[in-house]
Order: sequence, then C-alpha cells, then structure tokens
Amino acid sequence: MSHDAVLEATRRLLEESTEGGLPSTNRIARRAGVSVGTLYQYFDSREAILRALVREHSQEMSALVVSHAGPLGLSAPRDVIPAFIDAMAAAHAVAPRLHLALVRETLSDPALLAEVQDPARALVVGWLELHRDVIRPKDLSAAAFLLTRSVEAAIHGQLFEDPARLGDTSWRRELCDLLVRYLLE
Amino acid sequence: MSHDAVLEATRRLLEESTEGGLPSTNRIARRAGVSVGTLYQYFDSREAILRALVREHSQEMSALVVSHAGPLGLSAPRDVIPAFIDAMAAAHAVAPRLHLALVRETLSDPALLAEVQDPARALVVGWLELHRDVIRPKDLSAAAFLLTRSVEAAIHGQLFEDPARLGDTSWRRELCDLLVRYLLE
Amino acid sequence: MSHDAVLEATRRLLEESTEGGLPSTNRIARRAGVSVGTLYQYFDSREAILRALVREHSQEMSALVVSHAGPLGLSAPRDVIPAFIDAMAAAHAVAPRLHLALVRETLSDPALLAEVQDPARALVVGWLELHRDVIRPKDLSAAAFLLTRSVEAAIHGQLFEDPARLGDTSWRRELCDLLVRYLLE
Amino acid sequence: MSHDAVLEATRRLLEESTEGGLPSTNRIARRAGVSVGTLYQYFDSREAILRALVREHSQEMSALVVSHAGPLGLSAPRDVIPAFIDAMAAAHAVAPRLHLALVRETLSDPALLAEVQDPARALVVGWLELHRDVIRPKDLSAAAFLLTRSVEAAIHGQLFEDPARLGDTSWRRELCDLLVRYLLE
DNA sequence: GATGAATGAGTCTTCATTCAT
DNA sequence: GATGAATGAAGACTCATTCAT
Repeated sequence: MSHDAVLEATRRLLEESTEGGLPSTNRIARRAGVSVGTLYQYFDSREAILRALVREHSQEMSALVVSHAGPLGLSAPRDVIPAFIDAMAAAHAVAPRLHLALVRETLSDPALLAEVQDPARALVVGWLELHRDVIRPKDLSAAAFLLTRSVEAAIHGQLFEDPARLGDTSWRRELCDLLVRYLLE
Repeated sequence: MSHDAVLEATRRLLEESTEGGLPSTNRIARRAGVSVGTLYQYFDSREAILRALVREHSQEMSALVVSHAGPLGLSAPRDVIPAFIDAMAAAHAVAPRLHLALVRETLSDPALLAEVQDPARALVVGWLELHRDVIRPKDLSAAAFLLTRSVEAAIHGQLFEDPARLGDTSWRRELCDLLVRYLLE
Repeated sequence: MSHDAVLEATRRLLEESTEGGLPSTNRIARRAGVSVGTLYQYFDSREAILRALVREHSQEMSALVVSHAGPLGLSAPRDVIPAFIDAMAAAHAVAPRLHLALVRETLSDPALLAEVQDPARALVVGWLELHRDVIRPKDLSAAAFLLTRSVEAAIHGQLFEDPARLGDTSWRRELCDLLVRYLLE
Repeated sequence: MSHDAVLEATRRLLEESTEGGLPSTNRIARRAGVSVGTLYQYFDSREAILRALVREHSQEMSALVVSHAGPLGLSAPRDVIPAFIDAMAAAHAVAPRLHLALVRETLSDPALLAEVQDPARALVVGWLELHRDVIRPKDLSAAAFLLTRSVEAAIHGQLFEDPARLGDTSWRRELCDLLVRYLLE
C-alpha cells in the first residue's frame, strides 16, 4: 500500500516539476503521506524508487500502445503503421513530464535502459516476423531497432521541443511515410 | 583564458566519469587549476557552465560533421547521405560520455535544446533546398526534423546501448536505406 | 525462551561483526527469529540487552575460569598462578570479539563495570585469604585489584593488539614471574 | 585555526559528556563556532577527527609523562619507578573523561591502537636498555609490554571505577612494589 | 504474547555560492 | 582579477521505539 503511495507520489511530483531531477526522499515521503522511514521499508534506496518507477512506467506504456494498436496486429502493415504512431503519441501524451524525467534518468543507466527497451523491441520483432513476406528489410532485428528508435525520436522531439504540437497530423504523416517506405518498399 | 580552462576541465571530468552528473564547482575549479572564486568570475552559476559547454559542444559537433561531409554538399544526395551518416557517427565517437552527459542535461531545458538544435536543423534545411528538385518530401522543415531526429536517435541508440558497435556497418546501411527511401523516392 | 534467543543472537552478531558497535534492534530481532515487538517485551531498551549480555558474559567467564583453575584452589599458590593465567587466557579465547565489544561498552558505565568486577575480585580476595600465610602483601584487597587488573590488561593487550599470539607461552611466563614475585616474595 | 577549534571543541564535549560516544559532527561544529562545512574542510570524516584527537592526545600524554619523570631517566630505576607512576597518574588526571572516551574508541581500531602504543612502548624499551645491567628480565620487549599494560591497567582501574581515589597513595605503593620486584629482582 | 509497519528525529556528508583579503 | 575559507541548507539514510492488530 505504502509501496504504491510512494510510487504514485513520485510520479505526481515528477509530472508537476519543471526541472528533470528525481525529488528528494523526504519530499517524496511527505507527498506520499508517509515518513521517510516507511519509504525505506519498501525501497532499498532512492535509486530503487527510480528503477521501480521506470519498470512500471514502461509496462504501462506498452500496455497503452498494445491496447491502442494491438488489435490491428493481423491487419496489413500499411494500416497498422499509422495506428501504431497514433498509439505511441497517445501513450506519450498521458504524462509527458514524467516520461521525460524517466527517459532522462534512464539515459545514464545502460542496464536499466536495456531492461526496458528489450521487451518492447521484442514485440516489434515479433510483429515484423508475422509479416515477413511483405516486409522489405531482411535483418528484422536491425529494422526493429531503427523503427522503435525513429518513432520514439520523432515523438520525443515533438514532446520536448514543442509539446503543443504533439497532436498535429503533419509530422505523423511524414513519419508514416518514413516507415512505410522503409518497411514496405 | 581561465574561461576556457574551466570549460576544458569540465569536459574532461565529464568524459572521464562514469555517472552522468555535472561535477561539483569545486572539482571543476581544482581540475582547471583555478580557484572557485575565479570560476565565478567567468560564469554566473554552475548552470551557466553547462550552457556554455552545450553551446560549444554543439558547434564543435557541427564543425566536425561539416568538415567530414560538407565538401560533398554539391554532390548528389545519394552520395551525401552515407557520408553524412559516417560523419555523424565519427563526431559522436570523439567524446561519447561527454556527449551523453550533455544530451542528458539538455533534455530538461527546452530553450537550450532549441538553441542548439535550430542551427543544425537550418543547415539540413539549406541542403534540402539546394536539392529540392530530387527531394521527394515537400515540407522540407518537417523532413529536416525527421531526418536529424532519426539519425541522432540511431546513433544515440548505438552509443548508449552498445558503444562497441558504433563502428559497425550494418546499422549504417539500414539507416542509409531509411533515409534514401524517404528522401529520394 | 525468546529472552535467551535475543541474547544469543546478539552474541553471535557481536562475535561475527568487525566493528565494535552493538547491532541494531531490528537486526538482533531478525537474527533471533523474533519480531522487534517481542524483543521489547523482554527488554526495556537496547541498553537493557547490553546489560543483560554483560552480566551473563561475566558469569560465563567466571565459570570458565573456575572450572579450569578452581580445583587447584587448595594447591600451593606457586602452582595455582600459572593455571589461573592459562584459564584466563582460555576464557578470553572463546569469543574474543564479543568480549572486546562488551568491554568497550562497559567502559563508559561505571555502575555496570562495578557490578561485574566486584564478584570476580571477591573471588580473588577469598583465595588470597586462604593463603594469607604465604602471601606477601598485607592489603589483600589492593593486591586483588592489582592482580586482576594486571592479568586482564596483559590478556587484553594480547587480544586487542595481536590476537594470533594469545596462545604464545612467552608472555605467560613473564606474567607469571610478575605475579609470583609480587605475591610470594 | 578552525582545525584546532574543531579538535578543542570535541575535546571539551568529550570531557563534559557522561556517555562515551564521539559527539555528532553538527554538535562539534556548533561548539567550535564554525559550520559543518568548515569542519569538513579540515577533516575528511567524523572518524578523521577521532584519529587526530587520539594522536594529539597520546602525544600530549607522552609529553606530560616525560616532563614529569623524564629528567630522572639517568637515575637509578628504583627511584624512577615511583616517579613514573606518579607522572602517569598525573597525566591521566588532566582530562579523565576525554581519556576514557578515546581509550574506548581506540579499542576497536587495532591500527590506531598500535600507532599510539608503539612509540610509548619504544620509550620504555629504551629506558630498560639503558639500565640493562640492573634489569632482571631478559626479554626487554616483553617486559615493556607488561610494564606499560600493568601501569595503565592500574590507573584505568582507579580512573574508571573510582576516580576520587586516583590521588591515593596506597595503590601506588602496591603498584610500585609490583614493578620493582618484577624488574629489579 | 506476538507482530512488524510506521515513525521522525537525528546522523554524516555534499556543494553551490559568497566575500574579505 | 584571484583566492579559498566559510557557509548552511539540503540530501540520503538509520534506528530505537511504539502501537494497532
């Protein structure tokens, strides 16, 4: 219970604050309505909170994307791609500041980065394999890498540089073009 | 003089350290062979050092890329694209840890991010305009956004996830495909 | 039951640890297979555990020494003295780290120190009285003080400075000389 | 300057307090009339303060003893021994609580213990060598060990168990007897 | 009696910044 | 301009103790 309260408090603090850093343990505890001691009953260290947060967040994001675009898994890639882009944009729009903060923090922790990125990439590889016959590139793993990186990059660009324009359709069309031309010839 | 010594000391410290954070002002000063007081004579605050560093770094990166791929500005895009990718990879390989640290720091400062990204993007827009006749996408600004974001994303992915493989040629070929198919039809 | 489990757990923890301090109550409880709450049902405070420990330990030490050298009580002092030294050394070798920790802690609690030292001294005084005719010093209480202090000091010196040499015979001979010459003329 | 202020403040705090422990860094700083930060400019850690204190204290004690009994170095051992005992007692009477606290703390740090005890022991060995012809025991190093340990033990006993009686002459006579009979046959 | 989650004051330590020299 | 000692708020973390269940 307190475990979740701590995580939720951190999420809120992160979503509210302007600068990137993880809040102090005391601040998190106060916001969670518990004492610092309690916080340390559930997490070994400040870093452990971050890790838990990143894991939960990445699963939530995956779930969101899947629930948006997942059902289309069997449709033609040409239809799935724009849906996927929309789903990714929507998932990123839920808590953009939190997302930014977590991305920022994960950047300097390769192990955590991998832990979070590998399953997501595996999902994409699976989808590519499903449609192997119409997918142009042969190295599916390399393709998945490029794919996920590019989509995230585009969305992050929008998010970090000009959040207001995240809903725009122009960059989506362009990104869709990029992917379709790369994947489908 | 001291101004540059401080910047250089910070660069070195950042490139050496494993964890991401900017070193303490005292540490920077000691490494620069200067007193903290002097440091504050040249920089208003710890943040100011960071900003100066980011600016210088981004210019250096641009210069590196231009000196690598620039001469080809007038060649056919089909030849320039791979050269550009190589140039970007080379520029990122010079001081990868420093680059990571600065990217990390810049992430939560939209103003600084824009200040650094706009000129780079302008360069790309300029190049696209030069070859407007053979460039497929019409919205050059959106194309430049996608272009720079994707290339950086691919390189950062390589850099942050598996630095050893930055020199590989497989991901470059794939990235080249992505760009050529998008830009040149 | 739990009472003894707590004491035994503390003893073990103390004997295992390298640094001197009494372990935390939570640690003791966990090791004892008991909850902190239970611990407080048997001991008023962390200090109370320490006091109980010191008392038990001092009785154990006395018992050990008596069982070693006691039977010789009626023999000639010249024979009892080396036996006593050996018995003291043996008693100290059982749990040297625990002993050190308790000595350390007792040092700043004069009342506890007296409580532990007085009975031991009384034993020695009794023995001296038994052999009053061959014992040179007249002030038996002062002699007992010097005696116990000196033997303990020698053993502690060995124990704290160079535990490996506790089994050596050279310092024992020397200590025996010291005592014999003082007590027996 | 602040360096000494910190040490002096700690000394005073230690001499005043009843329980043994080294005071907190904040307390020391406040008492020294400086900020915690300043404290850390002169000492690497709380432990470093302790070490500095122990070193200074042991030198002060040595100096005190030497200034008391030193001039007699060339006199006959039979005269030097009581003077040495008096000098040791006097040195211990200067700041008994401080001494107790430092002894307590040093107990669990064999390296520091050795650092402090070795020079003192060397002094005694030197003196024994000077009078080798009249000194009975042949192993001077073992004799010095026993000597210093016994004298300290007797004084500490007096100090920790019944400080008021430190000035008494009865235990001194007895201790003197012990040493004379051991050393001089 | 037993539990163990919760407390929160207190610990050591760091660090950006100032200012008298 | 340069120095670097001094500051002190703030940070992460510990731990003896309580109390509702």
